Amino acid sequence: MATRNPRQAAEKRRQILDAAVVVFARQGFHTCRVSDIADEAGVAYGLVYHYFRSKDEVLDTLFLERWDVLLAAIREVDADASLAARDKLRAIASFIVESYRHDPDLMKVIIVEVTRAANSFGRRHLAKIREAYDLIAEIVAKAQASGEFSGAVTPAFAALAFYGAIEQVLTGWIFDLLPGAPEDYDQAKDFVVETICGGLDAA
Amino acid sequence: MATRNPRQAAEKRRQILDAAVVVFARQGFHTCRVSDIADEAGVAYGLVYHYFRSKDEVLDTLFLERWDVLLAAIREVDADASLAARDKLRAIASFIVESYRHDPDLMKVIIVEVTRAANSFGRRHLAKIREAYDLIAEIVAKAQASGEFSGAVTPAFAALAFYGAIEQVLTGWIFDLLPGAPEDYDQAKDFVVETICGGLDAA
Amino acid sequence: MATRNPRQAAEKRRQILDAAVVVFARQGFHTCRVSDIADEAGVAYGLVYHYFRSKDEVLDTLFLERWDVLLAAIREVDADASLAARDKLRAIASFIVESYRHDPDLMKVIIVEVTRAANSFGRRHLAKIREAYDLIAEIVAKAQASGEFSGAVTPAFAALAFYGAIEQVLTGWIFDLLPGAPEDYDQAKDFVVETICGGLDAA
Amino acid sequence: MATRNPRQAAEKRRQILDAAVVVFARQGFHTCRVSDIADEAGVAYGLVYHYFRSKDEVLDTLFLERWDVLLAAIREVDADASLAARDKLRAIASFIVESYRHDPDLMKVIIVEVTRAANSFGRRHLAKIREAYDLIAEIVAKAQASGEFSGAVTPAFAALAFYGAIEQVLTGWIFDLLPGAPEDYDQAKDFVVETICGGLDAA
DNA sequence: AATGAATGAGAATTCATTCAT
DNA sequence: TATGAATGAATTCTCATTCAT
Repeated sequence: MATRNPRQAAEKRRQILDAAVVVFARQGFHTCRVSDIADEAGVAYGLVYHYFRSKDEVLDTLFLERWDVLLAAIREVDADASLAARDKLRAIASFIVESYRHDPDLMKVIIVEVTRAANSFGRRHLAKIREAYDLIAEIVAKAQASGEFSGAVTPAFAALAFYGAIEQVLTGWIFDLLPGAPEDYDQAKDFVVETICGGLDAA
Repeated sequence: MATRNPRQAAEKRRQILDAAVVVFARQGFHTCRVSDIADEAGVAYGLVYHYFRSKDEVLDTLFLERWDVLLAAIREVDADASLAARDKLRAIASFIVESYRHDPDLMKVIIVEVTRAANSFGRRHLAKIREAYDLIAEIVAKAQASGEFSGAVTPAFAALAFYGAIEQVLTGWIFDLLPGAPEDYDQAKDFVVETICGGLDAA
Repeated sequence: MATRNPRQAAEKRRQILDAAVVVFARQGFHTCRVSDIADEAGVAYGLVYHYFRSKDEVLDTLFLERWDVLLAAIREVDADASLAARDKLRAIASFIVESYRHDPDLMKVIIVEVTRAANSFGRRHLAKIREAYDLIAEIVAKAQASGEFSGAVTPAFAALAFYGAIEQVLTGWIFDLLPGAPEDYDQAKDFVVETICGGLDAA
Repeated sequence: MATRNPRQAAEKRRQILDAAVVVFARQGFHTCRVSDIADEAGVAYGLVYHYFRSKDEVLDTLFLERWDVLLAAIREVDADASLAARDKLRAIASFIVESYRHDPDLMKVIIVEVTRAANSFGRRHLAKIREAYDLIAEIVAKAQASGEFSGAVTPAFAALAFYGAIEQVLTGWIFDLLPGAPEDYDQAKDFVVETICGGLDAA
């Protein structure tokens, strides 16, 4: 009967992706069934397989969509020659925190089900995740070369520490280990940079 | 022959736990079958269920055994009044890194299958994991009170950043994102403390 | 080919129920596997779980379907004001015996696996089974009030004795303790009523 | 250490049987584990296998012990030439009811787990159970020959109806379908005979 | 594009029984 | 006699995926 134009089809696909975010965030990837996603999206579950090859591919899609945005953001920050390294790191931290503030479910899914899921999706997307570390390491490396950062630690190490600190803070919010009021989000951006760049030591 | 006195019975239990470490590290918790553990341990299938209520309980046991050792170590470090906060954090970093050096499979299992597995075992053991964060936060809080650390970030935040940085580094080793040669282990201890306490900024 | 419209889908469900009757009657509920039912029905294993939540639910469904028919029949008999109590009991005995004659496997399953299975399904369906006793007791009570039956025994007791006698006779047929030729079925209806209403005593 | 004389050994065996009655009555045969019996008896569960070949044999033993007593009682009643058939049936009903009054758990186990368990133990002990029916049928047959009972129903049928009525009443007590106060026990004896011999019809 | 009936592989768990001590 | 560690067979149920309509 009702034939759909390409645009409407794309909307259905998006509906499914959006529903998946809700369901994955609420129940976890492994605990939910494909039919839970379909129910949330208000479609028959066969339709999920019309748009995606598998349940995995739904999560892969969510991750890649968002991670590519993150990588682009990092690249853009890095390309801005006017910024000091410290400001670049702050901009990255800010982007990640704002991503969480804007769509906590999506970030929860990406962190919990992918980047921290070392044995499943985390492993599959290792190369992609590593791209982010490498971009950050590059920022550190250049700052060490210019003398802005000390050379006490390797760039790769610094990048892991920086990203690990942010991810842990987001995990803290996700699991209520850390207060997550609106003002805490802004504070967190400063805290990450303060800790990683300035250090805990008294001046 | 299979002997069956109490002392040797306890050894069988240990055998199963040790085999589980090997199997979980190699195949992952969800990917392995209980029979894989039994085979690796060289015991019958059912014996796993004689000593443990479920496959989950095997991992729970491994985690709790080791995590309690970690908590004890942190408490002991904290109790040493002769140490500066920075040295306390270094001692903790050192303990974790040495744990990994001594038994990488066990630490891999604990990190990959528990502390980073936010949706399954990580959630179940959240309170236990949090104990570690709280102990570290306490060290930071006291150092801020004494003026050793600046008060720029909250202790809870600092604890998460510190732990997150270490865990990320270990994850880097586990997945070959970071060189894991013997000398890198010792260097890592310094790097973590240098980054978190000293900061990346040039002096 | 396997067709999949709603009407034929309902047929598959029926196929599974019918196959379950055959398999439960032949092997017993606990001794058969779900795959035996699927094989007998000529459907895939999982389809049983598409239509029923569990193996138990298959038997529950068979029992409830049939028992509700029995209850309706008893109610209908009781509602017929033209019948004497003795004729009502005869009609009930007749209905049960005809049920057995018409589908001995189904009645075998219901009696052996449910109404006599006091510790499992019998217990679960106690309330439903009791409804039948209560309806019969009601018939007896009214007959006692009208003077058709003596008041020597309580209605509840009489109902149990009546039902117990019939069930025991069916059990006798099921296990070849009693001759079960076609003519025996009709005779049994008279015998039950004769025994319970007329008594064994010589007139 | 402590060696046991034959008498003490027999006591352990009895302890296990008594414990089995308690456990089977409480949990049901299939739902309990051998270790539950051992726990109740206060012995290691290996000891159950010292005295009995299997879990089944424990129940078989309980049933056969008690059923042989019942058969002996029926035979003794039948042998008493001074009793009318009606009194013989009353004596049998009385014996069964008193058995229940004296040890309700044991009778519950025998009825629920054996005589009504048509697909398992009931089938295995069919011949033994049938002996009781046959003895009762013999009493009826002789009473019909002597003119005490009418010949309207076959002895085999009458025996099933009589036994079925009693068993159903006991089942009613076991599952609280029928009031089971002390006075009800004595009344039940009369009721069974009144129903089966006298009939429900008003005189 | 959309539906949902049909498929079937896969794994944890239970527990009666054995047997070394 | 007595113990309880050790064995391993056996079966339910889940759910991602396919595909006829």
